[in-house]
Amino acid sequence: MNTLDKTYNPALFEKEVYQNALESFSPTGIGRAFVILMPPPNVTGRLHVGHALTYTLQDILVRYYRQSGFDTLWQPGIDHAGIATQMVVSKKLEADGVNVESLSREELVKAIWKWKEESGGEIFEQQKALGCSAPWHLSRFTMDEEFCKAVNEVFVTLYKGGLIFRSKRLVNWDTKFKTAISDLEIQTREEKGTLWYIKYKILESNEFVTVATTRPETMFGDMAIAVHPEDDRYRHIVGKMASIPYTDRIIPVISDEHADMTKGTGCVKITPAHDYDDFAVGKRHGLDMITVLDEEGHMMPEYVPEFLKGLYLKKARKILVEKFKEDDLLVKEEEILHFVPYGDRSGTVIEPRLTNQWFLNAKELSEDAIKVVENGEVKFYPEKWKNTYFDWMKNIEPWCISRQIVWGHRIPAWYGPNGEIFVERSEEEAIIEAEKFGIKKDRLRQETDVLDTWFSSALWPFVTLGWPKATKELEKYYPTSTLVTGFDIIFFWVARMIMMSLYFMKRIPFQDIYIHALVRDDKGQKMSKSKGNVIDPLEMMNEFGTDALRFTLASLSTPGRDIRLGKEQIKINRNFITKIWNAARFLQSKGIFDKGLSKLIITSKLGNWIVAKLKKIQAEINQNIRDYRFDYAAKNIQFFLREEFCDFFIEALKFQEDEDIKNIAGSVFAEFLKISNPFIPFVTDHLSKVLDICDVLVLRPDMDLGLLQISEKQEKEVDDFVELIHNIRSEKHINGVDSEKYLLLRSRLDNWEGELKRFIGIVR
RNA sequence: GGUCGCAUAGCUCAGUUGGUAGAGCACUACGUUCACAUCGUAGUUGUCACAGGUUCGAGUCCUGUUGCGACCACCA
Repeated sequence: MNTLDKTYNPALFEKEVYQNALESFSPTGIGRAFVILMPPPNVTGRLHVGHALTYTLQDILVRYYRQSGFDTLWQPGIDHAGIATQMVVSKKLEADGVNVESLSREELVKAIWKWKEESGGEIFEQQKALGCSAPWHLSRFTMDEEFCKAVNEVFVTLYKGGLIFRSKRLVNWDTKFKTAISDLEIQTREEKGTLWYIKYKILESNEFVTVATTRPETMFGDMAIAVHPEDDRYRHIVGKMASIPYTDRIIPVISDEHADMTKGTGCVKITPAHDYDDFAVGKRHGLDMITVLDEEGHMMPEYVPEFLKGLYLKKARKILVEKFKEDDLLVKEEEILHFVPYGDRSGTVIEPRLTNQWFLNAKELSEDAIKVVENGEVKFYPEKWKNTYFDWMKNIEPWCISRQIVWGHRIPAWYGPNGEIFVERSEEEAIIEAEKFGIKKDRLRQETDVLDTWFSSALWPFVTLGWPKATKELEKYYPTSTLVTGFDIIFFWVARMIMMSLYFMKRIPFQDIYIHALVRDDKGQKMSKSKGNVIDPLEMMNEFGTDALRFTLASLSTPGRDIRLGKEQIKINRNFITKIWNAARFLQSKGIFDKGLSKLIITSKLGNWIVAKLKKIQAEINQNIRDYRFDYAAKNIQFFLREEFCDFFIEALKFQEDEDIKNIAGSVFAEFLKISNPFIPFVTDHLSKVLDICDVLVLRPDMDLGLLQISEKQEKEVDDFVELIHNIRSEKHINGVDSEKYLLLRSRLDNWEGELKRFIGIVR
């Protein structure tokens, strides 16, 4: 046993504590399982405060259950993060002077792998610094070989089961990354825009029909003008033809309920290839579709007048509007507020675009996924999130799972020369299938699209455990116990894991879903680089110690409420940890740990009291952790140590230094270290090692004290004594030592017999 | 437009089945007594957003209003 340093300096021991504990993070294979899937961070990720929160809460659960004798698996890993990673690496390559556009697919993929091997997964080290007690040797990467095989297996199974299909549809098109993205990857922002009222000439008449649009450049893809069937203003032109300005194309005026008499002029242009509603109208009326924007958002030549060809859509829009003005085709311009979709990664306006894509029929998968939440097999904490889940699930649309990028799982589909499609687990199998149709292997071309990153993430609960092989890990650790994550990925990830898991495993992937808060700054603002209000968890860990950050995050985790995190709060909690440190120093200075702790015997009211309080707080903390009330549990820890252990018990101890009470002090403190270890693992582990008192990682918290008999009567006596002392102090403060009441209260101390009376000194 | 949430001390927030409003920070006073001034002791601070209703009793349950936030939603 070494003497504790006078000051608490976490930097001196955190690394060592973590290294020494590493081995204990592996599942033991013995006992009931407790399993958490660590939400895999992006391979490009760097620890931000949101990560710090989610990993802290998970680590608390994992450490708690491990300590309680469960066979604990916290499954770590990282995600290949398709678009994000391709973007990061491409930028880096460009910065190094490489022309990414000129690289072949194979070259770019190779470059990204190289980057991944050299600099990917930096976040692992940061997770370790945070104290995450995960078995890192079991880490999975969504693009590792076995994972890729599993993804193919899933894709092929779903395709052959009729749940995946290829179709030419309108999708959300990102003109910056030149790929389709899913509905979820869009952020709509409200902004100012202009509504232009444009005249179309009606043929064989002198009339014009005016339509309003915010996107005039798409007019060259117009296939009709629609008016409401009951709109008397326009009844007479239904069935006539209108001409699209600057082109020789003419389009019919049709009658359709989609046209809203109260909006715009009541006439609406129908552009099926560039608008979701118009697409539906087009289908109803058997209209053709004409695409006028290319993959980068430039005007395509075929149907567009000469003066706009090849222009980027925004420029084309500007020139076109000028032209309208010149030619008196613009009736009016109106400033409006409207919602515009942006790509959440690219930040560019998303255009609906008609392309061939792969879709997953999520509707069919959603039915069971809804059921398991309805019947309580899968529970949300806080419960309100299940409404969010149902809302989305019950209105789910086909999921566009193909992406036109190179970094990801390439879709295992091969095309024959006449558009035949072979979806197989491998190229070899595709060749065999193709040959049955007389197609030679050199005529086969593999699909170039890759899968949406979330497609593979959705498989995380079972593929990490070895699926499709029937492994003993799957047997033991599936389904997992609790999923801890933020509300922002309920749709992206949680819902899809439930759907995929139910389909492939026939069982739920996890029982509980704990949805934690969003971390904001101390003024309630969302943290963002541009606002400069970002709190870097690594900096906080350096400045105040990792335990202080963890304890702060846990104690602020009130369910259903966002967290406002300021440096000040972390400092306050650092002070609390310093308090623990100093309590340890005091006990050590009393020689309490010198000969090790011996079996507990309660021989005094004071000893009975502190053990009773410890047992109570322990039971509360257990319950609170099981209820995911990390905030309560943190407050329990703080209350016990400060109010009960330090402020009364230790003070009283100073007046009753017999061996029994000293032994109780040591044992109670040791238990306290165990109980609080999941929250503040570094300082508790370090203290237990230096003082050589217990193994906080292994021993179950209640092992020593569980059987001790407590006298409630004696506990109450001490409670009364504590209260009396409080009253005496208060009276002394208000009315002074000469007041009658003070003297009266003071005289009551005489009623206390024996040992308690000896604490009289603490009244002073 | 739809859905969900939030409003309690100067600030940040607890308040689990209705039963005399709590904590931390801040502030005030005192205190360096054998762990700790990164501390201790004591103290001050409330129309529980507003208006109704249910009840013996409402911060808590119900209805409505206001303010704020989040998510979802066909860009005429």
